[in-house]
Amino acid sequence: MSKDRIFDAARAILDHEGIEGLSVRKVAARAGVSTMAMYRHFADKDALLNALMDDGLAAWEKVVRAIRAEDPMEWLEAVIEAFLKFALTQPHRFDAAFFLPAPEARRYPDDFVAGRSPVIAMIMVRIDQAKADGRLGGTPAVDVALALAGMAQGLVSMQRAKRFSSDKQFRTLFRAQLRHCLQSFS
Amino acid sequence: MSKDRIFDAARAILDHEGIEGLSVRKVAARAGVSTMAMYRHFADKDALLNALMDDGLAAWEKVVRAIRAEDPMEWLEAVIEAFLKFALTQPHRFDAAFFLPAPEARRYPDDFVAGRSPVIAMIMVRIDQAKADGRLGGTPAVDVALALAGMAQGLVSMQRAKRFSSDKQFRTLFRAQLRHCLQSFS
DNA sequence: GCTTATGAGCGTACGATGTACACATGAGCA
DNA sequence: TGCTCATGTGTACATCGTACGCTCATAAGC
Repeated sequence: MSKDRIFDAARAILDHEGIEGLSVRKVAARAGVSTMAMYRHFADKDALLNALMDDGLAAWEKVVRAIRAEDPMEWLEAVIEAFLKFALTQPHRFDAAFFLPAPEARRYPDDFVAGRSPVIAMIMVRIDQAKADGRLGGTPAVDVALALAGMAQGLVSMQRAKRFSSDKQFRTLFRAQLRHCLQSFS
Repeated sequence: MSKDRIFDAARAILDHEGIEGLSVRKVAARAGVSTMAMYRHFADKDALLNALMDDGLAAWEKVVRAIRAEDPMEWLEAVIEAFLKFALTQPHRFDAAFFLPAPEARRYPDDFVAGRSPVIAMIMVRIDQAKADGRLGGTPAVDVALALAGMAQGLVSMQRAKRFSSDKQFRTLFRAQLRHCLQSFS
């Protein structure tokens, strides 16, 4: 379908030029279609961006599902490492997934748990496993998950705002901070 | 000077309409000056935004300097509370200060310490005081400061991306997480 | 005093952007 | 044959950042 062609073009442009560089005209040209054709399939540019956000989150979920570590703590550390890799190797798709404003429909209605993404659910399962093994303390899994997600997002956000001088420095600090954050709950 | 008039107009528009709503034309109109007059005083729009970032950071520094708590741990908690208040009551100025990309000149050259903002320096002094009192463990002050800053920035970034359903929920989670983060170093 | 250089401001114009609107085309069905 | 509906097009408009060249007042150098 032509909707797919338009979306694929958008994703290609996102990957190469980032959210800033993505214009409706460029997407249409790349899809070999008129500028206004996009509006037949997406309400407006924001709707297209939301689709890219979904796509980015799906890609992230796939990455997490591919992690094979048995031990829950090892699994959690692998997720941290995967998040770092995702942010550094696919920065634009990462931006779309984690920094774009979420549409009303996918806000968290009551608290951080409800309506949460599958990835957070998986993380909470592993946290509970680790707690059952006595490797993590009594803090509710939600709070641990939020701490990890918050710290990770914060450091990446700082890196995006050019608050570090190099990727190498960022990588080192990210690993150290996340590791400490996780261990602070044990 | 007319540079000040232009800058004041920019700050007023930032406060009312946010970074998205700030256009050169609007600024000029508000300053009662032609559109191109801005370019006599700022190289381009980014230079104006950088000036707004400086202004926001200066405002934040002033807030922190006004904190009067004697006890270092109380002082640190007051900073956390002030950060939350700043983010919620002056969201656009906060955006300019903490989410705008920093120009090359003010990146952190070697590590997170060097070239750091006065506020981080003040925070590190208090952390060291708390360590001297035996209220915080042996983790270097830089790492503690980065943890606090990272967690705070991450949670605010999530709230900006509409990841929470209400300010109230955000406020509660923010306080709990930051408090835990600080205590995890003691 | 006269000339000239400098700095501030202005008006116009260009290309890019998001998108409203009216229209064309063609497939499925009555 | 005529109707509806989904899909796509082309034109047009407002808004954006900003390049370019002009005016004009003030200050410096002779």
